[in-house]
Amino acid sequence: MGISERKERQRAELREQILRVARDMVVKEGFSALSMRKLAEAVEYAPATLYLHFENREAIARELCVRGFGELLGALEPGSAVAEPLERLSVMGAAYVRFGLEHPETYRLIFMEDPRLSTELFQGDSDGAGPRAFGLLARVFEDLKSAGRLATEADPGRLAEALWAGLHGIVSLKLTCAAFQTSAEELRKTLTETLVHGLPGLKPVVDGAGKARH
Amino acid sequence: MGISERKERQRAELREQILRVARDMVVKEGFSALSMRKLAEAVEYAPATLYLHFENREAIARELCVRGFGELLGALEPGSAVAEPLERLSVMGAAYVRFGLEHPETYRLIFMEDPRLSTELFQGDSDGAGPRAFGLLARVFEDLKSAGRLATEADPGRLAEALWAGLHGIVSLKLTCAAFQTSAEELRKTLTETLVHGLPGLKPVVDGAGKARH
DNA sequence: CCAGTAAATGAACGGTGTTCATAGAACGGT
DNA sequence: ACCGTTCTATGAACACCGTTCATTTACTGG
Repeated sequence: MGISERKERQRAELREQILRVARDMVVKEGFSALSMRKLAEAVEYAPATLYLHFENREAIARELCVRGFGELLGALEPGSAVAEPLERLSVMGAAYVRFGLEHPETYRLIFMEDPRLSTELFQGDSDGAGPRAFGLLARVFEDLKSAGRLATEADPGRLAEALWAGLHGIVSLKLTCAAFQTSAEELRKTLTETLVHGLPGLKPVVDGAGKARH
Repeated sequence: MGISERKERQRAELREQILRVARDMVVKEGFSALSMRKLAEAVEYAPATLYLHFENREAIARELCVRGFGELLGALEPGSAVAEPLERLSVMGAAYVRFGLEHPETYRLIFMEDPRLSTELFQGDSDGAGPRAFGLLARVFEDLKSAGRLATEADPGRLAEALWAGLHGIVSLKLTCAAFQTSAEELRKTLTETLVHGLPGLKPVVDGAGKARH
Protein backbone atom coordinates (compact mmCIF):
# COMPACT_ATOMS: atom_id res chain seq x y z
CA MET A 1 0.00 0.00 0.00
CA GLY A 2 2.56 2.59 -1.15
CA ILE A 3 -0.07 5.14 -2.04
CA SER A 4 -0.95 6.40 1.41
CA GLU A 5 2.75 6.52 2.14
CA ARG A 6 3.29 8.71 -0.86
CA LYS A 7 0.43 10.93 0.21
CA GLU A 8 1.86 11.31 3.64
CA ARG A 9 5.27 12.06 2.15
CA GLN A 10 3.77 14.73 -0.09
CA ARG A 11 1.95 16.17 2.86
CA ALA A 12 5.17 16.35 4.86
CA GLU A 13 6.96 17.85 1.88
CA LEU A 14 4.43 20.65 1.55
CA ARG A 15 4.69 21.33 5.26
CA GLU A 16 8.42 21.49 4.89
CA GLN A 17 8.17 23.81 1.91
CA ILE A 18 5.89 26.14 3.83
CA LEU A 19 8.40 26.27 6.64
CA ARG A 20 11.26 26.85 4.24
CA VAL A 21 9.54 29.78 2.58
CA ALA A 22 8.36 31.14 5.93
CA ARG A 23 11.91 31.02 7.21
CA ASP A 24 13.13 32.92 4.18
CA MET A 25 10.54 35.61 4.75
CA VAL A 26 11.41 35.92 8.43
CA VAL A 27 15.13 36.00 7.75
CA LYS A 28 14.74 38.62 5.03
CA GLU A 29 12.12 40.92 6.48
CA GLY A 30 11.58 39.98 10.08
CA PHE A 31 8.88 38.04 11.83
CA SER A 32 6.32 40.83 11.70
CA ALA A 33 6.53 40.75 7.91
CA LEU A 34 5.53 37.09 7.86
CA SER A 35 1.99 37.23 6.52
CA MET A 36 -0.14 34.17 6.01
CA ARG A 37 -1.47 35.57 2.77
CA LYS A 38 1.94 36.38 1.33
CA LEU A 39 3.22 33.05 2.53
CA ALA A 40 0.34 31.30 0.80
CA GLU A 41 1.02 33.14 -2.41
CA ALA A 42 4.72 32.31 -2.22
CA VAL A 43 3.99 28.59 -2.00
CA GLU A 44 1.21 28.95 -4.59
CA TYR A 45 -1.67 27.77 -2.44
CA ALA A 46 -4.74 29.50 -1.10
CA PRO A 47 -4.37 31.00 2.38
CA ALA A 48 -6.82 28.52 3.83
CA THR A 49 -4.59 25.63 2.78
CA LEU A 50 -1.93 26.71 5.26
CA TYR A 51 -4.38 25.92 8.02
CA LEU A 52 -4.46 22.29 6.97
CA HIS A 53 -0.81 22.07 8.00
CA PHE A 54 -0.53 24.54 10.87
CA GLU A 55 -3.01 25.55 13.49
CA ASN A 56 -2.25 29.22 12.96
CA ARG A 57 0.50 31.73 12.35
CA GLU A 58 1.90 31.23 15.80
CA ALA A 59 2.33 27.51 15.21
CA ILE A 60 4.59 28.34 12.27
CA ALA A 61 6.50 30.75 14.45
CA ARG A 62 6.87 28.09 17.13
CA GLU A 63 8.26 25.61 14.66
CA LEU A 64 10.74 28.14 13.27
CA CYS A 65 11.66 29.05 16.82
CA VAL A 66 12.36 25.45 17.82
CA ARG A 67 14.45 24.82 14.72
CA GLY A 68 16.33 28.07 15.16
CA PHE A 69 17.19 27.12 18.69
CA GLY A 70 18.38 23.77 17.41
CA GLU A 71 20.79 25.61 15.16
CA LEU A 72 21.96 27.70 18.09
CA LEU A 73 22.60 24.54 20.05
CA GLY A 74 24.47 23.17 17.05
CA ALA A 75 26.61 26.29 16.99
CA LEU A 76 27.50 25.83 20.65
CA GLU A 77 28.27 22.13 20.56
CA PRO A 78 31.69 22.16 18.84
CA GLY A 79 33.07 24.49 21.50
CA SER A 80 31.83 22.26 24.29
CA ALA A 81 34.56 19.78 23.41
CA VAL A 82 37.35 22.10 24.50
CA ALA A 83 38.93 20.57 27.59
CA GLU A 84 40.14 23.58 29.54
CA PRO A 85 36.97 25.12 31.03
CA LEU A 86 38.05 28.76 30.80
CA GLU A 87 39.00 28.43 27.18
CA ARG A 88 35.76 26.58 26.57
CA LEU A 89 33.89 29.48 28.12
CA SER A 90 35.57 31.83 25.70
CA VAL A 91 35.00 29.68 22.63
CA MET A 92 31.36 28.97 23.39
CA GLY A 93 30.66 32.57 24.28
CA ALA A 94 32.13 33.68 20.99
CA ALA A 95 30.05 31.09 19.15
CA TYR A 96 26.88 32.28 20.88
CA VAL A 97 27.45 35.91 20.01
CA ARG A 98 28.43 35.09 16.45
CA PHE A 99 25.28 33.04 15.95
CA GLY A 100 23.12 35.87 17.22
CA LEU A 101 24.66 38.44 14.92
CA GLU A 102 24.70 36.16 11.90
CA HIS A 103 21.05 35.18 12.34
CA PRO A 104 19.51 38.31 13.77
CA GLU A 105 15.90 37.59 12.84
CA THR A 106 16.15 34.02 14.04
CA TYR A 107 17.62 35.21 17.31
CA ARG A 108 14.92 37.83 17.66
CA LEU A 109 12.28 35.18 17.06
CA ILE A 110 13.83 32.87 19.65
CA PHE A 111 14.39 35.36 22.44
CA MET A 112 12.79 38.69 21.75
CA GLU A 113 9.34 38.26 20.29
CA ASP A 114 6.88 36.11 22.15
CA PRO A 115 7.64 35.15 25.76
CA ARG A 116 5.60 31.98 25.34
CA LEU A 117 7.89 30.72 22.58
CA SER A 118 11.07 31.50 24.52
CA THR A 119 9.78 29.95 27.70
CA GLU A 120 8.64 26.73 26.04
CA LEU A 121 12.14 26.08 24.77
CA PHE A 122 13.48 25.74 28.28
CA GLN A 123 10.77 23.42 29.55
CA GLY A 124 11.61 19.82 30.38
CA ASP A 125 14.50 18.59 32.50
CA SER A 126 17.75 17.95 30.62
CA ASP A 127 15.98 16.73 27.49
CA GLY A 128 14.90 19.50 25.17
CA ALA A 129 17.31 21.83 23.41
CA GLY A 130 16.97 24.61 25.97
CA PRO A 131 18.16 22.73 29.01
CA ARG A 132 20.82 20.98 26.93
CA ALA A 133 22.28 24.26 25.71
CA PHE A 134 22.16 25.63 29.20
CA GLY A 135 23.84 22.51 30.49
CA LEU A 136 26.76 23.06 28.13
CA LEU A 137 27.40 26.45 29.67
CA ALA A 138 26.84 25.26 33.22
CA ARG A 139 29.34 22.47 32.66
CA VAL A 140 32.10 25.04 32.40
CA PHE A 141 31.60 26.03 36.00
CA GLU A 142 30.85 22.52 37.20
CA ASP A 143 34.16 21.37 35.74
CA LEU A 144 36.02 24.23 37.35
CA LYS A 145 34.45 23.41 40.66
CA SER A 146 34.99 19.68 40.55
CA ALA A 147 38.64 20.39 39.71
CA GLY A 148 38.85 22.37 42.92
CA ARG A 149 39.47 25.59 41.03
CA LEU A 150 36.36 27.40 42.29
CA ALA A 151 35.26 28.35 45.79
CA THR A 152 33.08 25.65 47.35
CA GLU A 153 30.24 28.11 47.86
CA ALA A 154 30.16 28.98 44.14
CA ASP A 155 26.92 27.96 42.40
CA PRO A 156 27.62 26.75 38.84
CA GLY A 157 23.99 27.04 37.81
CA ARG A 158 23.75 30.61 38.94
CA LEU A 159 27.05 31.52 37.31
CA ALA A 160 25.85 29.93 34.08
CA GLU A 161 22.64 31.93 34.17
CA ALA A 162 24.60 35.12 34.74
CA LEU A 163 26.89 34.26 31.85
CA TRP A 164 23.97 33.50 29.56
CA ALA A 165 22.32 36.76 30.56
CA GLY A 166 25.51 38.63 29.75
CA LEU A 167 25.89 37.01 26.34
CA HIS A 168 22.21 37.52 25.59
CA GLY A 169 22.55 41.15 26.63
CA ILE A 170 25.39 41.69 24.18
CA VAL A 171 23.52 40.11 21.29
CA SER A 172 20.14 41.69 21.95
CA LEU A 173 21.62 45.10 22.58
CA LYS A 174 23.58 44.89 19.35
CA LEU A 175 20.46 43.80 17.49
CA THR A 176 18.29 46.64 18.73
CA CYS A 177 20.64 49.45 19.52
CA ALA A 178 23.12 50.40 16.85
CA ALA A 179 24.37 53.31 18.93
CA PHE A 180 26.71 51.29 21.12
CA GLN A 181 30.21 51.67 19.82
CA THR A 182 32.19 48.67 20.97
CA SER A 183 31.96 45.71 18.62
CA ALA A 184 30.09 42.67 19.84
CA GLU A 185 33.24 40.57 19.87
CA GLU A 186 35.17 43.12 21.90
CA LEU A 187 32.22 43.41 24.23
CA ARG A 188 32.12 39.64 24.62
CA LYS A 189 35.83 39.54 25.38
CA THR A 190 35.58 42.34 27.92
CA LEU A 191 32.59 40.75 29.59
CA THR A 192 33.96 37.22 29.88
CA GLU A 193 37.46 38.28 30.88
CA THR A 194 36.08 40.61 33.50
CA LEU A 195 33.66 37.94 34.70
CA VAL A 196 36.55 35.54 35.12
CA HIS A 197 39.31 37.77 36.48
CA GLY A 198 37.42 40.81 37.80
CA LEU A 199 38.15 44.42 36.96
CA PRO A 200 41.71 44.75 35.66
CA GLY A 201 44.09 45.87 38.38
CA LEU A 202 41.34 46.66 40.83
CA LYS A 203 42.53 48.03 44.17
CA PRO A 204 40.30 48.30 47.22
CA VAL A 205 39.23 51.74 48.32
CA VAL A 206 42.18 53.84 49.45
CA ASP A 207 41.58 55.43 52.82
CA GLY A 208 41.23 59.19 52.57
CA ALA A 209 40.60 59.33 48.85
CA GLY A 210 36.83 59.39 48.58
CA LYS A 211 34.57 58.40 51.42
CA ALA A 212 35.62 54.91 52.41
CA ARG A 213 32.75 52.52 53.01
CA HIS A 214 32.77 48.82 53.45
CA MET B 1 -5.09 87.69 22.29
CA GLY B 2 -5.77 84.86 24.77
CA ILE B 3 -7.87 82.91 22.32
CA SER B 4 -5.16 81.36 20.21
CA GLU B 5 -3.29 80.54 23.40
CA ARG B 6 -6.30 78.68 24.73
CA LYS B 7 -6.63 76.81 21.46
CA GLU B 8 -3.04 75.79 21.56
CA ARG B 9 -3.43 74.71 25.17
CA GLN B 10 -6.46 72.61 24.31
CA ARG B 11 -4.57 71.09 21.44
CA ALA B 12 -1.68 70.20 23.70
CA GLU B 13 -4.09 68.81 26.28
CA LEU B 14 -5.70 66.48 23.76
CA ARG B 15 -2.27 65.37 22.60
CA GLU B 16 -1.37 64.67 26.20
CA GLN B 17 -4.59 62.78 26.79
CA ILE B 18 -3.96 60.61 23.76
CA LEU B 19 -0.50 59.78 25.07
CA ARG B 20 -1.86 59.05 28.54
CA VAL B 21 -4.44 56.61 27.24
CA ALA B 22 -1.95 55.08 24.83
CA ARG B 23 0.47 54.54 27.67
CA ASP B 24 -2.21 52.83 29.70
CA MET B 25 -2.99 50.50 26.84
CA VAL B 26 0.66 49.65 26.28
CA VAL B 27 1.30 49.09 29.98
CA LYS B 28 -1.76 46.87 30.33
CA GLU B 29 -1.67 44.82 27.16
CA GLY B 30 1.64 45.45 25.46
CA PHE B 31 2.63 47.55 22.50
CA SER B 32 1.17 45.22 19.90
CA ALA B 33 -2.25 45.70 21.50
CA LEU B 34 -2.06 49.44 20.92
CA SER B 35 -4.53 49.97 18.11
CA MET B 36 -5.24 53.37 16.59
CA ARG B 37 -8.92 52.54 16.41
CA LYS B 38 -9.22 51.39 19.99
CA LEU B 39 -7.14 54.35 21.08
CA ALA B 40 -9.46 56.70 19.19
CA GLU B 41 -12.48 55.13 20.78
CA ALA B 42 -10.94 55.38 24.23
CA VAL B 43 -10.37 59.12 23.84
CA GLU B 44 -13.77 59.47 22.15
CA TYR B 45 -12.59 60.82 18.84
CA ALA B 46 -12.64 59.42 15.34
CA PRO B 47 -9.52 57.50 14.29
CA ALA B 48 -8.61 60.14 11.72
CA THR B 49 -8.40 62.76 14.46
CA LEU B 50 -5.36 61.03 15.94
CA TYR B 51 -3.50 61.84 12.76
CA LEU B 52 -3.93 65.55 13.42
CA HIS B 53 -1.70 65.11 16.47
CA PHE B 54 0.66 62.33 15.45
CA GLU B 55 2.07 61.41 12.11
CA ASN B 56 1.26 57.74 12.64
CA ARG B 57 1.22 54.94 15.16
CA GLU B 58 4.99 54.84 15.28
CA ALA B 59 5.16 58.49 16.27
CA ILE B 60 3.08 57.68 19.32
CA ALA B 61 5.36 54.78 20.08
CA ARG B 62 8.39 57.03 19.73
CA GLU B 63 6.98 59.56 22.16
CA LEU B 64 6.15 56.84 24.70
CA CYS B 65 9.60 55.42 24.18
CA VAL B 66 11.33 58.73 24.83
CA ARG B 67 9.28 59.39 27.95
CA GLY B 68 9.83 55.86 29.19
CA PHE B 69 13.55 56.26 28.81
CA GLY B 70 13.28 59.52 30.73
CA GLU B 71 11.76 57.58 33.59
CA LEU B 72 14.56 55.03 33.39
CA LEU B 73 17.08 57.83 33.59
CA GLY B 74 15.17 59.21 36.55
CA ALA B 75 15.38 55.82 38.24
CA LEU B 76 19.15 55.73 37.77
CA GLU B 77 19.90 59.26 38.91
CA PRO B 78 19.51 58.89 42.68
CA GLY B 79 22.08 56.12 42.77
CA SER B 80 24.58 58.21 40.84
CA ALA B 81 25.09 60.32 43.95
CA VAL B 82 26.72 57.48 45.88
CA ALA B 83 30.36 58.42 46.37
CA GLU B 84 32.12 55.06 46.46
CA PRO B 85 32.15 53.87 42.82
CA LEU B 86 31.76 50.17 43.53
CA GLU B 87 28.79 50.75 45.77
CA ARG B 88 27.38 53.11 43.17
CA LEU B 89 27.71 50.38 40.57
CA SER B 90 25.71 48.07 42.77
CA VAL B 91 22.99 50.60 43.59
CA MET B 92 22.54 51.78 40.02
CA GLY B 93 22.57 48.26 38.67
CA ALA B 94 19.86 47.28 41.12
CA ALA B 95 17.83 50.35 40.13
CA TYR B 96 18.15 49.48 36.44
CA VAL B 97 16.98 45.92 36.91
CA ARG B 98 14.16 46.95 39.21
CA PHE B 99 12.92 49.50 36.69
CA GLY B 100 12.89 46.92 33.92
CA LEU B 101 10.91 44.41 35.94
CA GLU B 102 8.48 46.96 37.32
CA HIS B 103 7.75 48.44 33.89
CA PRO B 104 8.06 45.44 31.60
CA GLU B 105 6.05 46.81 28.71
CA THR B 106 7.81 50.15 28.86
CA TYR B 107 11.17 48.42 28.91
CA ARG B 108 10.14 46.22 25.99
CA LEU B 109 9.09 49.28 24.04
CA ILE B 110 12.38 51.03 24.76
CA PHE B 111 14.77 48.20 24.01
CA MET B 112 13.06 45.24 22.43
CA GLU B 113 10.57 46.36 19.83
CA ASP B 114 11.79 48.63 17.09
CA PRO B 115 15.54 49.09 16.59
CA ARG B 116 14.92 52.55 15.18
CA LEU B 117 13.36 53.71 18.43
CA SER B 118 16.14 52.28 20.59
CA THR B 119 18.87 53.65 18.39
CA GLU B 120 17.44 57.17 18.27
CA LEU B 121 17.58 57.40 22.04
CA PHE B 122 21.35 57.16 22.02
CA GLN B 123 21.92 59.72 19.29
CA GLY B 124 23.53 63.03 20.15
CA ASP B 125 26.70 63.61 22.15
CA SER B 126 26.18 63.89 25.91
CA ASP B 127 22.87 65.72 25.56
CA GLY B 128 19.93 63.39 25.12
CA ALA B 129 18.77 60.93 27.75
CA GLY B 130 20.59 57.96 26.23
CA PRO B 131 24.13 59.31 26.40
CA ARG B 132 23.39 60.84 29.81
CA ALA B 133 22.24 57.54 31.27
CA PHE B 134 25.23 55.83 29.74
CA GLY B 135 27.48 58.53 31.16
CA LEU B 136 26.22 57.78 34.65
CA LEU B 137 27.36 54.19 34.32
CA ALA B 138 30.64 55.07 32.65
CA ARG B 139 31.40 57.48 35.47
CA VAL B 140 31.74 54.55 37.83
CA PHE B 141 34.75 53.28 35.96
CA GLU B 142 36.15 56.72 35.20
CA ASP B 143 36.11 57.51 38.91
CA LEU B 144 37.82 54.23 39.74
CA LYS B 145 40.45 54.92 37.16
CA SER B 146 41.13 58.53 38.10
CA ALA B 147 41.51 57.36 41.70
CA GLY B 148 44.24 55.03 40.50
CA ARG B 149 42.23 51.97 41.41
CA LEU B 150 42.02 50.54 37.90
CA ALA B 151 44.71 49.41 35.48
CA THR B 152 45.82 52.22 33.21
CA GLU B 153 44.93 50.22 30.12
CA ALA B 154 41.31 49.75 31.32
CA ASP B 155 38.75 51.44 29.07
CA PRO B 156 35.88 52.89 31.16
CA GLY B 157 33.59 53.28 28.15
CA ARG B 158 34.04 49.69 27.13
CA LEU B 159 33.53 48.45 30.67
CA ALA B 160 30.37 50.53 30.92
CA GLU B 161 29.03 49.05 27.71
CA ALA B 162 29.75 45.56 28.97
CA LEU B 163 27.99 46.36 32.23
CA TRP B 164 24.97 47.79 30.44
CA ALA B 165 24.84 44.74 28.22
CA GLY B 166 24.90 42.51 31.27
CA LEU B 167 22.13 44.40 33.03
CA HIS B 168 20.06 44.53 29.87
CA GLY B 169 20.60 40.82 29.42
CA ILE B 170 19.24 40.11 32.87
CA VAL B 171 16.16 42.26 32.36
CA SER B 172 15.34 41.17 28.83
CA LEU B 173 15.91 37.52 29.61
CA LYS B 174 13.64 37.75 32.63
CA LEU B 175 11.00 39.51 30.54
CA THR B 176 10.96 36.92 27.77
CA CYS B 177 12.07 33.70 29.35
CA ALA B 178 10.33 32.67 32.52
CA ALA B 179 12.25 29.41 32.61
CA PHE B 180 15.41 30.79 34.18
CA GLN B 181 15.34 30.04 37.86
CA THR B 182 17.55 32.54 39.59
CA SER B 183 15.75 35.74 40.55
CA ALA B 184 16.72 38.88 38.70
CA GLU B 185 18.15 40.46 41.81
CA GLU B 186 20.31 37.43 42.59
CA LEU B 187 21.40 37.36 38.99
CA ARG B 188 22.31 41.04 39.15
CA LYS B 189 24.31 40.47 42.31
CA THR B 190 26.14 37.50 40.86
CA LEU B 191 26.90 39.34 37.65
CA THR B 192 28.18 42.57 39.18
CA GLU B 193 30.16 40.89 41.95
CA THR B 194 31.76 38.55 39.47
CA LEU B 195 32.43 41.40 37.06
CA VAL B 196 34.20 43.27 39.86
CA HIS B 197 36.06 40.50 41.66
CA GLY B 198 36.17 37.69 39.13
CA LEU B 199 35.09 34.11 39.71
CA PRO B 200 35.07 33.37 43.44
CA GLY B 201 38.23 31.61 44.54
CA LEU B 202 39.44 31.00 41.01
CA LYS B 203 42.72 29.09 40.73
CA PRO B 204 44.74 28.84 37.52
CA VAL B 205 44.84 25.50 35.77
CA VAL B 206 46.65 22.85 37.81
CA ASP B 207 49.26 21.00 35.81
CA GLY B 208 48.33 17.37 35.24
CA ALA B 209 44.65 17.75 36.16
CA GLY B 210 42.94 18.17 32.80
CA LYS B 211 44.84 19.00 29.64
CA ALA B 212 46.53 22.28 30.32
CA ARG B 213 46.21 24.75 27.48
CA HIS B 214 47.19 28.31 27.40
C1' DC C 1 -18.24 3.14 -12.43
C1' DC C 2 -19.45 4.70 -7.90
C1' DA C 3 -18.98 6.02 -3.03
C1' DG C 4 -16.28 8.03 0.08
C1' DT C 5 -12.42 10.47 1.75
C1' DA C 6 -8.90 13.84 1.86
C1' DA C 7 -7.16 18.16 -0.12
C1' DA C 8 -7.93 22.63 -1.70
C1' DT C 9 -10.33 26.73 -2.15
C1' DG C 10 -13.51 31.16 -2.58
C1' DA C 11 -15.85 33.99 0.00
C1' DA C 12 -16.73 35.98 4.00
C1' DC C 13 -16.07 38.12 8.94
C1' DG C 14 -14.00 41.21 11.79
C1' DG C 15 -10.00 43.42 12.55
C1' DT C 16 -5.83 46.66 11.37
C1' DG C 17 -3.24 51.51 9.82
C1' DT C 18 -3.88 55.25 6.97
C1' DT C 19 -5.80 58.81 3.63
C1' DC C 20 -8.82 62.30 1.87
C1' DA C 21 -12.78 64.93 0.53
C1' DT C 22 -16.28 66.87 3.11
C1' DA C 23 -18.62 69.18 6.86
C1' DG C 24 -18.57 72.06 10.81
C1' DA C 25 -17.23 75.41 14.13
C1' DA C 26 -14.85 79.46 15.55
C1' DC C 27 -12.47 83.45 14.68
C1' DG C 28 -10.59 88.20 12.44
C1' DG C 29 -11.63 91.85 9.54
C1' DT C 30 -14.85 94.77 7.41
C1' DA D 1 -23.98 91.59 11.54
C1' DC D 2 -22.04 89.41 7.94
C1' DC D 3 -18.41 87.17 5.20
C1' DG D 4 -14.26 84.61 4.29
C1' DT D 5 -10.65 82.12 6.21
C1' DT D 6 -8.56 78.76 9.04
C1' DC D 7 -8.41 74.99 11.94
C1' DT D 8 -10.77 70.78 13.78
C1' DA D 9 -13.21 66.72 13.16
C1' DT D 10 -15.16 63.05 10.73
C1' DG D 11 -17.25 59.27 7.56
C1' DA D 12 -16.12 56.61 4.09
C1' DA D 13 -12.97 54.30 1.68
C1' DC D 14 -8.52 51.55 0.49
C1' DA D 15 -5.52 47.95 1.14
C1' DC D 16 -4.08 44.99 4.05
C1' DC D 17 -4.29 41.27 7.96
C1' DG D 18 -5.53 36.25 10.44
C1' DT D 19 -8.93 33.00 10.48
C1' DT D 20 -13.18 30.11 9.46
C1' DC D 21 -16.33 27.31 6.87
C1' DA D 22 -19.32 25.59 3.35
C1' DT D 23 -18.34 24.10 -1.03
C1' DT D 24 -15.91 22.13 -4.73
C1' DT D 25 -12.28 19.27 -6.67
C1' DA D 26 -9.22 15.20 -7.02
C1' DC D 27 -8.33 10.85 -6.18
C1' DT D 28 -8.51 6.18 -4.29
C1' DG D 29 -10.45 1.60 -2.66
C1' DG D 30 -14.14 -1.38 -3.56
